[in-house]
Parts: sequence; structure tokens; C-alpha cells
Amino acid sequence: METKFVDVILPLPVPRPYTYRVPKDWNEKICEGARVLVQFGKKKIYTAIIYKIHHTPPQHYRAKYLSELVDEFPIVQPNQIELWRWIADYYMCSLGEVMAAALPAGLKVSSETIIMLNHHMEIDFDQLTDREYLIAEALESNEKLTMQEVSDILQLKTVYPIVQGLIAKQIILIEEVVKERYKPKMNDFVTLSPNYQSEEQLKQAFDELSNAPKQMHVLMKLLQLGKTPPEKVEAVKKTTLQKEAQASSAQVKALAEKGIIEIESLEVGRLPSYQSEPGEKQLNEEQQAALESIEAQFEESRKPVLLQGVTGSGKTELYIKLIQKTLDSGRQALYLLPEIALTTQIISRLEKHFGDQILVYHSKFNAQERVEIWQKLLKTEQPKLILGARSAIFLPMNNLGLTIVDEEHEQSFKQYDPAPRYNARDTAVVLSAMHKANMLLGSATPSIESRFNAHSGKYGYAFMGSRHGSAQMPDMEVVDLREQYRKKKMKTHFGEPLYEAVKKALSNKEQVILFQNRRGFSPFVQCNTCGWTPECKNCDVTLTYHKFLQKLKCHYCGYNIPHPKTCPACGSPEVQLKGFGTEKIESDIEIYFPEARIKRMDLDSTRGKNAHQQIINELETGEIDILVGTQMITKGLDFEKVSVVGILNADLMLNFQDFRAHERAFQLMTQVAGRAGRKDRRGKVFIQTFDPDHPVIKQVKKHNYDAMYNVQDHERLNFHYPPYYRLIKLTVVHHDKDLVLNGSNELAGMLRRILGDRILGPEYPAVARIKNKYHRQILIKLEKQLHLGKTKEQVASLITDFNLMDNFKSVRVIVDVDPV
DNA sequence: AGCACGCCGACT
DNA sequence: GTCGGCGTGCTC
Repeated sequence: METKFVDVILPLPVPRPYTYRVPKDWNEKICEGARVLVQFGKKKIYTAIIYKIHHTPPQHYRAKYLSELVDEFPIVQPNQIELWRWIADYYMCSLGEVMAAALPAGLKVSSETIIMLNHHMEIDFDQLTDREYLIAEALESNEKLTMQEVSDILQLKTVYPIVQGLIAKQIILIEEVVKERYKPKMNDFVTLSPNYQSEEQLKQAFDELSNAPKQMHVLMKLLQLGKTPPEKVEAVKKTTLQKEAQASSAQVKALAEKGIIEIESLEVGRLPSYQSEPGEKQLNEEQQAALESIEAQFEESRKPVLLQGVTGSGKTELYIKLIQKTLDSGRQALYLLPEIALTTQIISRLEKHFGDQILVYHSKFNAQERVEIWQKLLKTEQPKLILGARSAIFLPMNNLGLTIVDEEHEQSFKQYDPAPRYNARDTAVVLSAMHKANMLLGSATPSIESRFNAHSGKYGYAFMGSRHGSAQMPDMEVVDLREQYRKKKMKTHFGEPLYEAVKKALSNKEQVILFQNRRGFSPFVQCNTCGWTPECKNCDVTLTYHKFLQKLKCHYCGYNIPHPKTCPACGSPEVQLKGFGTEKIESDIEIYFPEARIKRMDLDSTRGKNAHQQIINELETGEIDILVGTQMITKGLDFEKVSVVGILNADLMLNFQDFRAHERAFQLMTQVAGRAGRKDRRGKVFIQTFDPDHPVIKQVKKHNYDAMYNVQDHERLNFHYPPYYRLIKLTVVHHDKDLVLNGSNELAGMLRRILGDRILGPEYPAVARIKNKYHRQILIKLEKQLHLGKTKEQVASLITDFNLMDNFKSVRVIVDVDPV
């Protein structure tokens, strides 16, 4: 029999698959897409995916043998590998990086080096050096230590020589252990033993138990809980039985020893189950028309369709109809949302319709739960609705019939760090095409790119312009902050109109949402005498003040110092808090509205597992009067009682030096405004700005998306930006400033030689130093007609050449295709 | 990514 | 002088 070889994908940033030799015994069992364990390097063991099986022995080296077969069937399907391949090519990264992102952690175990005491040796502590002694001592109390722990104990980076010394002295043993793999969750279940199934036998059992009333009670509970006695009693969870019968484990065990019942350990799922509540919602005329139009467009071509529906127009109900039809036709549906929009509000709405057909997948699930979702999808033929964030595109799908990307304009569909720097929305378009599935993109404020695609005919299009029921679009009022300041009407962050409206809303027992874009306006500290401001020692940013921690902290690296009492530069005691973030606003509001119950929603206040959800619940049940938040509040929140929304400072969003700044500002403000008012009550939105004549402010005020789009469309065309041009952003990174400067200049020069004035920069980004590493960016603008694949190959080989140059070997170049 | 090899500065 | 830091190359 011919020897088999396999090319495997390793979950590492290595450029290509590696070849291993298949032990003969496994020739029949091996299959593409299955996991294997392989030794890679001197000792490390990794989970790899079999990419190709072949018979070609490598020419220049001896292939290692595979170490272990993990699966005998593909755990990654051919269609998934095909998608991985596309992502690697398009986003210019390796298959290994895609694998690392795609597979849940529980499916890709790797080994770890641990050391332990050699118990066959008496330790002669006198023989040991200080460091060796420290390790030996640590091993007396801990059975095992990882290399990282050894490094921590010794406060030393290079620990390997010391460990080697201890091995030589035969004091310790070293072992490479594979970290624990996914374990199914097991529960004990109780059933009636086969010998006691008939009525007669049961009667006998009860007789036997006449002296053991508690056990008899347990048996009766079992029959009762197991529903259909005596012919067939279903298994009952042991802990449930004990609780119901108020019995101890020993009493149940006694019954088992008598042979009346049997206890067995069964695998149970960790995934939550969902209950459906049947009931059809009738679509209104506009929704019905949009639905029919979308379906007709699906029918006609395989093009993705963009659904633009204003906030409150009822996109979700339309999605539900489409999903239902997909499931009815026996196919799966994938519903992608930004992470923060995946609240129970949306989940429970879908749950009502689809019950346990839903599978939810997002970052709050732990490794074990994610493995279960993956495996469930691998096994199941049943139609399913998969609801998830960005990474749900990687789940195994057999029979995808419909993909919905909701809030398609959200930037968070793009992953920036680490690679693969993929956009889940765009990848979903490709995924759907591979599956010949229908594709719907939904948003109240579509991205310029998607709206452009709809205009140009690449995408289909449907529109819903009115809010649900009798609800009206919110009433928008622009508050001129210049005037408010001039007339001395400002109450910290509130101009008079907003202040009065909040007061009125509170007296009417209505809720208020206040929006403050944190970026660029976080609280910081400044000396009133000399102007000194504390900066991060690792990054080029000022430190921001955290009231809760009473500290100044860096948002990039976490570096923090206590709040200085005096200025270290001039000694002045007048070190003051400047600017305001959501935290500061929250405490300021308390002064004006002492009665109001105020909550804050931002990255800091939602760190815990359920913190975000809890705030939403409190808002829902009316336990919060005023919610202050960052962009987070724009998503997944629909509340009846919110009557006033305040955008505290709109200018912050408009002043970014980014070609998308105006698009984003429009989207953000429109989305926040959409939180105001529902049903019969018209909401009121206040936009506070120093620049009330700004075109974007006017567009938001008039709910005029088209005006915004037309202006942007012109600008993008004139200044060579997407959707007319494609962008690739290169970031040159190194801790030596000069090397970054010279390297980026050199690289830009090399690129110019082949791409001419399509190259922009290099330039320092807004934050030029992060974690002590300097950054410089080069932007490549490619016209649509240019062959993208070829150009990317050219760019990639140029970067390879660049990294081969003696000066620039250690300079890292990050490639970001379609940056956002 | 993780690890080994090898060069070079700051300590015994 | 050596120890330990860190840059560099390689892993089938």
C-alpha cells in the first residue's frame, strides 16, 4: 500500500500548510477536514486540520508522523475550507490565522510544557542554587508548574537553562501535556429497573419498601415524574428527583442497590433551550410590499438585497417571515448582528417564533458551549436559525438558504486585531453565494458602500419609510450651544431646551436617554498653572480619569497612575479635571435631577457578563429614569417610555479626520434619535452643537439619508475613496521610531514604483505610539477596474522583499484590506 | 506562536 | 569574565 501524506493547517500565523506522514494503520480512517494532533517544532503539539491527502513525499525534508487522530470524520466541511481559503486570499492572511479565528477554542487544544518533582529522588537542598531552590520549593506545594509559572516565580524571562539544570540533577521531570479537551456534560439519571416494569412487580417493590417510607416516597415521585407508568417510565434527573422527593443521595442509592431503580450517567447539553409562543404577526402594507419585492428579487437573481427601513419600521417582522419560509423549505438561516445588539430583546423576539430551532452564537458563550453549538450543527439535518455575531459565519452549515446581516452599516462587523482582518458582512455575501443562499442586508442608515451597490445594480433594494403603527418620526431640535453659552443658559452639559425637556419628561414619568460619544472627550487632568497634562509612558495619548478607580488610566495599554495632588512639572496644587466622559456627566446630572434614577452604559459599566443585559432590564421595567451612554446605547434597545433623547455634543463626531466621519456621524445620530418615541407618542430629540449649520446636522434633522448619501457619493468619487476605489492599509510597526520612519518611506517608495500615485503616505496615525511601538501608515487606493488579486500578490511579494532587507527584517507590516 | 541559537551589554 | 536580554530564523 502506498504511503499517505497529509498537508495540515496549523492554527498559527505560518504562511502555508505543512506536510506530515500518515501511519499505515490510519490510512483508511484519515479524511480531509478532520483534526489531528501533530508535533510542530521540537516539542509543541498542536491541533491541525487535514487540508489535503496525497501520496507525494516531500523532496527536501523528512515528514514527521502524525501524532494522533482526533476525529474519524470531518469536523470542518469542504464548504468551510473553501470559505477559509477565500478569506485568506482576500484579506491577505494565512489559512492558519483563519483557522485560529474560525474554530472555537475547545476544538483546538494544544500542548503545554509542565514540570514536576521526580519522586524517586531525595532532594538535597544544599546542592541547589538559589533559583533551583525556589523552583523545588514551589513544587513541594504545587504538584505541577508551567514554564510561565516558573518564569513568574523567578521573575526571569529565560528560565529554560535553569529547568535544564534541574533535569540534569534528576530533581524534576518534564512533560508535554495536552490541555484538557472538550468534555461533554454528564448528569445522573434515574430509571425504573427492567425487573420492575409491570404493575405486579411494582406492587412487590412497594411491599419490600414498607419499612422504608422515604425510599417508597422516592419511588412514587419517580413514577410521577416519569409520566407514563408503569409500562414505560422515563429517565428522571437524579438531582430533580432528590429535590422533588426531598430525599438524600443515599436514599436514592439504596433504592438502586435493591435493584428497583437504575442510575446511569447521560450526556446533557449545556445550551439554553428556547420556548416558542405561537402567534402570527400581521405585516402592515408597507412591510408586505417590501417582503414581496424582496422575494421577487431573490427569485429573479442571486443578488443580495439591501433593505433600508427607518428605525421602527419593523424590519425584524419582515426578517421573521423570510426566515420562516426558509426553515419551512428545509434550509438553514443565518442571522448576523453586531455583538452589542445581541441582547435578549432580539433573541426573545425570535424565540417566540422559532423556539428551539434557534442556535445562538456570540462571545458570551464559553468554550464548551461553543463546541456544543459546532457539533450540534455538524450533526443536525434539522432546519435551524443561527443567530450570532461576526464569528458565526464560521459555523458549519449544510444547507444555508438565507443570510441576513442586520445593522449592516456597523463597523464592528470588521475585525481589526488580530488577523484575519475580515469583514463579516462582506464575507457573508461570499458565503451566501457559495451556498446559493439568499442574502439580505438590513439597516436604517445603510453604509455608503451598500447603498451604492444597490444603486449600481450589484445589489437589489427595498425601502420602508414609515414607522410602525401610528408612530411618527421623532421631532428633531437643534440646540445652538454658542447661543446657549452667550446667554449663560448652560447647566453644565445641558442647554436650556434639553434641560427643560428632561425635567418635563421626568415629571411625566417618562424616560430619557443621553448620548455622549466618548472618543476625544474623555475626562483628563490638567494643571491650571502650567498646562501640564499626564500622558501615558507607553503610548502617545493623555491619560483619562476614572472616578471609580480614582486613577488616571491609558485606554490603549492599561497603564495607570494615581490622581496627582500637585503638578509634577511646576508644583502647583491646581491640578483640575477637564473634559467630560459619561462618568462625569452621570455625576453632574445628579446635581440637577437629584430624584432621578440614573444609569450609565459604556464599556466600563458593562464589563461583567450580564451587566449590559441588566441595564436593559432595568430600563424595560422602568427602574431607570435617565440612561447616559456611548454608542452602545444605539443598539438593540426599543423602549416604549423613552420620550426624550439628547445628543450632548454632536461636534465631536463631525470633526474626525476620516473620510467616513460624516457618514458615521449621520448614522450614529439617526440611530440614537430612533430610540425616541414609539407607538402613539412622538419622541423628541435634541442635538446640541456649536455648528448648527453643519450639513450633516441638517441632514439628521430632516431625516434625509439621501442628501447625506449624495454628498458622500460625490466626495468619495472626487477624493478616490470607496465605493469607487478599494483601499488597502499598510501599517508599519516597530519600537524604534527611526526604523519606522525609514522603513515606511522605503516601503512606500517600493510600492510607488509599481503602483504610482495610488500610494498615499506614509503618515503618522492619530496615535503614533501604542504600547511603546511606533506606527506609520501607507494607504493604497485601487480603482475598481484594476485586477485585485494580481495587485494583492504584487503587494504581498513586495512586503516579503521589504522584510528581507537587512535594515527592515524586524519591522512588522500589518495589512488591512478594506479598512473601516 | 514558540522555541533555539547566537550576539552583545551589565553585572559578579 | 559570565549571565541573561533580545534579535533572527525555523518549524513539515
